[in-house]
Amino acid sequence: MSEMTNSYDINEFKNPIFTVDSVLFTVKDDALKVLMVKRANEPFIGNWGLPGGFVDVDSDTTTDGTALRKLEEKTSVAPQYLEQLQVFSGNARDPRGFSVTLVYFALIPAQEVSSHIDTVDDVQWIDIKNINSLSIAFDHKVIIDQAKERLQQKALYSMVPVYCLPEYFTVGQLKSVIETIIGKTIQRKSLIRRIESTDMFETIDEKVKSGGRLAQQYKVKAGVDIVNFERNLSS
Amino acid sequence: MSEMTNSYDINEFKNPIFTVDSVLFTVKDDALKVLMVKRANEPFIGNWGLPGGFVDVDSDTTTDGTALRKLEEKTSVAPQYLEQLQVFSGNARDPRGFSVTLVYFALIPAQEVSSHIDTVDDVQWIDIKNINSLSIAFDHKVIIDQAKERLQQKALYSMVPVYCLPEYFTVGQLKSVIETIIGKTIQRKSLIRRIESTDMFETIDEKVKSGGRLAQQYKVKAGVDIVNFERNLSS
DNA sequence: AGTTATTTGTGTCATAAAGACACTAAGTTG
DNA sequence: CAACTTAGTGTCTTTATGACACAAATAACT
Repeated sequence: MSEMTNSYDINEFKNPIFTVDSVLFTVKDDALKVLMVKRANEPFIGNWGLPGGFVDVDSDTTTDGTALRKLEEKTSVAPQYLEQLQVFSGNARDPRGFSVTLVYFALIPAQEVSSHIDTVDDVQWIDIKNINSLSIAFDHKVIIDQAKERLQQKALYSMVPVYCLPEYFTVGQLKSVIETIIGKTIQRKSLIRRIESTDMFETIDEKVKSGGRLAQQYKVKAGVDIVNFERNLSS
Repeated sequence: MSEMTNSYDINEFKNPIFTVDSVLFTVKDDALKVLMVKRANEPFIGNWGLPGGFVDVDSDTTTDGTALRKLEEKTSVAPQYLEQLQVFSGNARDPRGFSVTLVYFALIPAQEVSSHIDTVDDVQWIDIKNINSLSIAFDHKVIIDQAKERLQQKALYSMVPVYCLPEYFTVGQLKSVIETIIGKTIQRKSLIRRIESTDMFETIDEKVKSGGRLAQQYKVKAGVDIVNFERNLSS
């Protein structure tokens, strides 16, 4: 059973190295991008790695707090969406010994961070398609791949992709974001049916230009949870 | 970025307490049950807790290994199915300080362990319906609830419940297991359609008694992965 | 041996949500 | 004002599941 010692002694067990990392996605210029940080220290100095770090047991109340704190250090804002992806562990993934990394999966609208990112040169949005041609630290390439698959799955049965969009958005924008995430086109009609069948969104009175007919704007209702549909989009 | 120190020093950071626990389910006597262990030590001595413990960085190669090792200590066999559920963390869930628990979610056929469990009195299958009337350690009650919900969801869009059944099983048995997991009845016909549409199972020549007409037996094909369906059962 | 109850398995129509796609609406550009 | 573009609707098709009657095979009982 867990935590079974009478008095916990930090030296009684060789503790694994425990860190929290995040895969923060956005959609920008019709491409799916991940926030990566250029490593300033060993190991893997100079390589790109995921934003993250150690838990601060004095200031963090949970590991969610750790993930948020580390992301805010790099982007200056909190992501719109944050959930646990998975733990990656092993005695071979870090040269310093057995390590455990709790990885979060997060989404944010591109324009909420772009201005801040342009001012530093060790933080960057990397196009998911270019990941394989870069030097990536640890097993972060595998981690990003897992996160991408999760995101693609979620895009088929939920509305998570809205968290890559600004407060007000149109059906066309949402359709485009979903399509760049899953790499396929979807039916506009199907998307509209879903928007209307959930109770997640409210319509905005004022419409917006889009190159043709004015488009209806939507926003996510305050305090609503993400809705899961009973079946996947497929087209 | 993660793991950023030049030379890792165990004392440089106050490390959280890290443990691995498992929620091992089975279906027995038409009820969903969880394997619980009576705690022999503080904190929560005498309460029921989930099987688990610390990583042994010398013998475990990953946290999956930790989960399996701890489960085998209690059941003497490996579960049929094992996947990560979620990390539970915080500075309030363990009286000894900030703690992180990686929880696995596992399935096993009841008869594979029952004989072993009957010989000890600190390990027991607890009916999920009785959890609330027992003294449960830490936040394990919440954890079990999350695991139950995940299992119920998975039962709607995958065949995971087969891992609660012996090698050879019938449609009737699988239907019954699914129904006790999700707490609703399902259509036999829908289940058969799913069994036949995936390539997960093979039929066994010899049929088996069941109180009426002899029933076709199935088994999971060797080396196949779990299949996910595009939509949920609902009825 | 025959009747009844029980469980297994099939046939088939209804339902619900998505796909396909034409068509209309309302803007912009030249 | 014609041509183009994007937004939104109407509606028929497709697909997997739900519902449920019915047939098949076996046990139990008289």
